[in-house]
Amino acid sequence: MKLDISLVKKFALFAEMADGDIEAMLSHAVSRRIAAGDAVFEQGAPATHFFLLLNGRLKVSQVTPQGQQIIVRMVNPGDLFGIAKALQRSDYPGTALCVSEAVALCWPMELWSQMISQNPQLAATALTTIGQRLQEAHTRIREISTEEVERRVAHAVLRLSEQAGRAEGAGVRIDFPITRQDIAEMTGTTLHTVSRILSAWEGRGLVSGGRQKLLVRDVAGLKALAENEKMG
Amino acid sequence: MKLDISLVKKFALFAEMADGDIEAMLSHAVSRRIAAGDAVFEQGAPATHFFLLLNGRLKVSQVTPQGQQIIVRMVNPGDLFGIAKALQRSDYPGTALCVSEAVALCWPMELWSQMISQNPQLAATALTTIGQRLQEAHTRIREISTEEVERRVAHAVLRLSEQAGRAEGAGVRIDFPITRQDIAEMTGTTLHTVSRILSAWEGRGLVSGGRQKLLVRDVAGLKALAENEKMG
DNA sequence: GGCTTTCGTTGATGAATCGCAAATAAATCC
DNA sequence: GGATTTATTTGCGATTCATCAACGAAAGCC
Repeated sequence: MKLDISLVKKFALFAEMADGDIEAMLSHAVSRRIAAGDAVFEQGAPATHFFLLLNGRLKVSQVTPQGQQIIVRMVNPGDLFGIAKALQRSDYPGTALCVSEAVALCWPMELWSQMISQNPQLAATALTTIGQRLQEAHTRIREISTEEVERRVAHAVLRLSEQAGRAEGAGVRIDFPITRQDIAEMTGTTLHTVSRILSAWEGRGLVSGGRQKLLVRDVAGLKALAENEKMG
Repeated sequence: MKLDISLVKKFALFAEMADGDIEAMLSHAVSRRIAAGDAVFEQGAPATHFFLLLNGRLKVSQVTPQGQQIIVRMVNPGDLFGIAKALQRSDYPGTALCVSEAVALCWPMELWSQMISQNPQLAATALTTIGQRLQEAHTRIREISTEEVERRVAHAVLRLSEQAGRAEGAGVRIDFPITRQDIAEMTGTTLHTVSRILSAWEGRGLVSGGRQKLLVRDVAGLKALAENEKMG
């Protein structure tokens, strides 16, 4: 793929950057196509590159020493990922798996420090990126610690519909294949419980499901369920 | 208190910094003494300052819309805190409460951007600080999602003993007043459950308790409990 | 020193949700 | 198109843990 400034300027990282700086960054980048199901990098592997997702979706997961898996986050177009250096790590802390056909820009990790110091905008973006992830992580901790499963699932589904939703009829379709197991790993529960909850919601007309599919039919209803202490 | 380079150089933030830069930073700083029980800042208040803890301990907590409280983290000497600007926030996301007599350096938040851009070492420290917090947050998410309560409490207590432990006899004393409720808010459970768990541990000689006191008597035993899938 | 407040312990009960098992259904592979 | 794999649904029993309740003990306050 040809790397073109006009093509990438819509992404937050580049939006505020001077054209010269963008060109400098792009000149070191390689674009890479990733097929659904492929891993961009694996947990524990030496961190050789950092990335910017141009389109498609990835999920970043970790496996615990006991072999259980959790989904750390979804990566959406425009997101930096694999920036292990910013966390002062030499290996990737998680595995990045492509869930829908993606294209990413790749830079060798050696360039990270250099680019950071030469490019204040990149440094600022990296800092805010990580800052936002930290806040999301705290939100998640708060939810897992204090809310019961149904509300956690509601929050997770709403978040998905905001970050990766496409309008469909009166509702919002989650724009990539997602399993009950995925949702379970995002909310700290089991696929069985997620399945039961979604079934119940489907009965109430809040969502409609399908294999690896999810359509939120009643966003307001789900929000009420997520926010309100107890529904009447 | 007189601000002196030799006094602060032991802290990670200043360790790698040139003397001139340290002086420049200190020249804008005010040191502040905080009594146990006082709040340095409160959740939702406009973020007017950022801080470096010189000594003492703080706990940062958040209250949920439903009024439940969680402890986001403990602040130890040498830690930056209240750096809302780095998270692109104009208010403090949590409340910082002093648990043992503390001294902190304070800078007006307006200086943040300026100091960051003039001082690459501060930028780097801020980035790694937040990066480490992010990793801790992910660890916590993993634990709450996949582990049962007793092991989460074990991990939390071990972490406390590492970060704020003082050798005492064969064991490690947590060096500040801590309640069962605090531990519950760090692990996403209730004070009742924590109390039961600590009582059981005390019976097995792993810890010994007391009002707002905690002594880990058998670090290795606790570690085994925290790590192993199931004990024999 | 007595009173009040905060903190801790422990038992009993029940609800949330996990784990297991078995059946169904959709997609994929030759 | 049948066989296989991967997802999903659902019932039921087991278990963990929160909740309610009551009491005991330590620390702070006049």
